[in-house]
Amino acid sequence: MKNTIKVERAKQNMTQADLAEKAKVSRQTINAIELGKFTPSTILALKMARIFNTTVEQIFFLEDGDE
Amino acid sequence: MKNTIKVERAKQNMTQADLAEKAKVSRQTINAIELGKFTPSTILALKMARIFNTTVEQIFFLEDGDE
DNA sequence: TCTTTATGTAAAGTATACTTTACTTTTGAG
DNA sequence: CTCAAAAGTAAAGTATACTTTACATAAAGA
Repeated sequence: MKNTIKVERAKQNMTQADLAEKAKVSRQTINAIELGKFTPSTILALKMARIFNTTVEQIFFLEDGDE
Repeated sequence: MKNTIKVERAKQNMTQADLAEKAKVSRQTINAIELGKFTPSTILALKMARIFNTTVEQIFFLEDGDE
């Protein structure tokens, strides 16, 4: 799965730490998700979408390899 | 988190087993998610949205308790 | 250069998503 | 009522999301 978290953060001028705080997860969790190291829960995806004033589908994209 | 999976399945006249097969997870996984026993991954949420021709936000809803 | 801020990374531990097998209960058609 | 399909449940195991602590690196400004 791909994501546009970095871009959305840039739009809002927000650091990984800022986003982590707003979403109530650790900064490392945001970093890992942003780098595609793992897939967030749907709760976290929904929270990010809400924080960025957008939708889950505009942040996260299925790829061919996604089982 | 709440969800409307049962309703979406009904619209498409689809059993839990049907949905499980399309999403490539077990039937028990669908059952547990539908009953709110756990939160799916974002990949699974995106797949369900795609299967139901709708969006993640129309299937899954954050609640007050959601950390 | 020195310092600060943001990002990346790593390892160990905990919580939880998901699987498999198998059984029970509910529901609806006939 | 009966039978079959659908849904619910449970337990044990595996995979992975997420935390905490800690350190490394890069960029930018004083």
